[in-house]
Amino acid sequence: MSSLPSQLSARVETVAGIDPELRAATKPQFGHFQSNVALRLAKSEGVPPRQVATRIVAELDVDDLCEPPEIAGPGFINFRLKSSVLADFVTTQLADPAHGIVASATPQVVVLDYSSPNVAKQMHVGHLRSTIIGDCLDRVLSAAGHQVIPQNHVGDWGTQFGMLVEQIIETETDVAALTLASAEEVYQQANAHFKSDEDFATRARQRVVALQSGDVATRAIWRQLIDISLVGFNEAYGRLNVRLSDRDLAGESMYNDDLPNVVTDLEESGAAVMDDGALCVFVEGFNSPMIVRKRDGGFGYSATDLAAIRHRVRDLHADRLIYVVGSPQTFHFEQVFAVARKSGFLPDDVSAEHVAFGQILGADGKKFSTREGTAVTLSSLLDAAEEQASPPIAIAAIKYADLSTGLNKDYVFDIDRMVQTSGNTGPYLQDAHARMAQVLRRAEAEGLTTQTLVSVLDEPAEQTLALVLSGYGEVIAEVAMTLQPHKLCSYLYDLSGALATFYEQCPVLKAEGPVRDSRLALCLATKQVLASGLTLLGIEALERM
RNA sequence: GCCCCCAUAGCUCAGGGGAUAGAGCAAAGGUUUCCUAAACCUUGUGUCGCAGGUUCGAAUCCUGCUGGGGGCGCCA
Repeated sequence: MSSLPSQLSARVETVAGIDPELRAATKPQFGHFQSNVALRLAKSEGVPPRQVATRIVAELDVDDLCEPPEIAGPGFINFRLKSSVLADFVTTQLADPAHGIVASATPQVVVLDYSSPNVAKQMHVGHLRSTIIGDCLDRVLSAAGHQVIPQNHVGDWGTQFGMLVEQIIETETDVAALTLASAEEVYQQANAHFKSDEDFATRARQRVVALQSGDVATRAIWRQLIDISLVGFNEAYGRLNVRLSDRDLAGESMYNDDLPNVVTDLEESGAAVMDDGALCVFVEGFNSPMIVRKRDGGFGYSATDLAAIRHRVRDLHADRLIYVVGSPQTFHFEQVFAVARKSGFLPDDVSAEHVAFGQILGADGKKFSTREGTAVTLSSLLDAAEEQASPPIAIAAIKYADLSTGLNKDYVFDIDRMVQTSGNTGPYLQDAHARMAQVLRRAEAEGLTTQTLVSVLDEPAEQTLALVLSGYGEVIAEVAMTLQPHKLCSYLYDLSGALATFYEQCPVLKAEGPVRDSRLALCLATKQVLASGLTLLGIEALERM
């Protein structure tokens, strides 16, 4: 079912000739939707805006959808939907298993790269954002009808494993007995050892070569480090109610054997050249080259990312590549995408987007650092939150605090703010849902049958609630396109606000006859949309608080 | 040196050409014989960083500044 504003918009466009840029009305007295189309046409037509508006309104045929449009201010056209139209729409929405979400007419294969923690390091607050945002996008894109292939690009390869394995061997550490937390301690020791002891550093570098060449003993320790790390990661995913699992793993090491092939492709196409001993790709517009292979023969992470793109396009048949990675990597991804285009790994009909998010900063406004031990681990954050509320509510608080803000800004990590339960928060939305559940439980206890028909919308609060409900499908489509979860948060908060007013002004169970039935149906529709939206945010919709 | 992001109420943030710039928090007051008070209602708050420009119209677009953060060939 196409949305009400899009139906209306199409009607206006046939008369006006241009997109009316229909917007939600900024004030209740301006109706439900407003258009500035007359203002924009006035100049080219050489006629005063209000006169243009008058002509458009006269020619417009929207009687079946709206009350007679009104011309206001300098020449705005204001539209108010008929309450019967809204009622019918919400009735249809109530019966729709998708609650008004419209599956995309052009479903895509979306490869979604997110979370990507590093092996032998605990997840810290910095990984929270990628994991939560990625999980939300996974859910939203799937709901919008796309086939999402999550890729957890875990950091399981690279030079740090040389010193890590070397440290384990030299200290005769029992790897099997390590947990993710204790493995991280070994990592920190190895890092310090690497800096302070030149001989150790040399042995660590040799160990990298051993790892890459497939030395059995080295690989065995490396593999064990991965396994204990995965236990820790999965525990965190479980607590966060994130859908990632082992089948989504696509770590850096997966591309290792493919790197020489990528290099061959790059060399044969002439994209890559040797410069100062390193294999580089120079791309116009970038003041530094992308290093594919380092002077010492090792591959940089750009090579891995190129191999990943090639794999995702060629083998996974992606139409859209999405990377949920922090904004410090912006330059890197611009360059990788440019190189991938240039070298043919990334065809023009496959889009590639970096969903860049701001960093989480410490209370001092500075970046957290794992090395200096100032990072708050993800598990300690969850522990702290769960001291203040039960797990589903604590998780809701944390996720919503993160998702409800625009992606591009850094934010200061403030646990007290994150676990707030009043105002524009996750728990508030859960509460709104639980209150609807309560009303419906009471209705059932009183022997009232489930209502499926929204028939009466006489009260302004009823109309407003129905209007907001009817906009759900559009919001989901917008988030699927723009990849901005905070718009879904804003929507659900608006919906809860409309619900609060309705709940205050319109008795449900104390009403009678068709009014009560209609309000019960409205409650059920609201509950369903809240539940759907919360689920897409990765937040549990609770029946009781 | 070059590039990117950010600057809106006391605080945290929405709004990204269109009507009188909005929320939450904090502050003050009120609401419970009434469908859950993790709720609801009321009250006050602005040099939209600064200066030009484009436009009928700029918080929004352009240019230049200022301030903060990030990035820029061998860490990933």
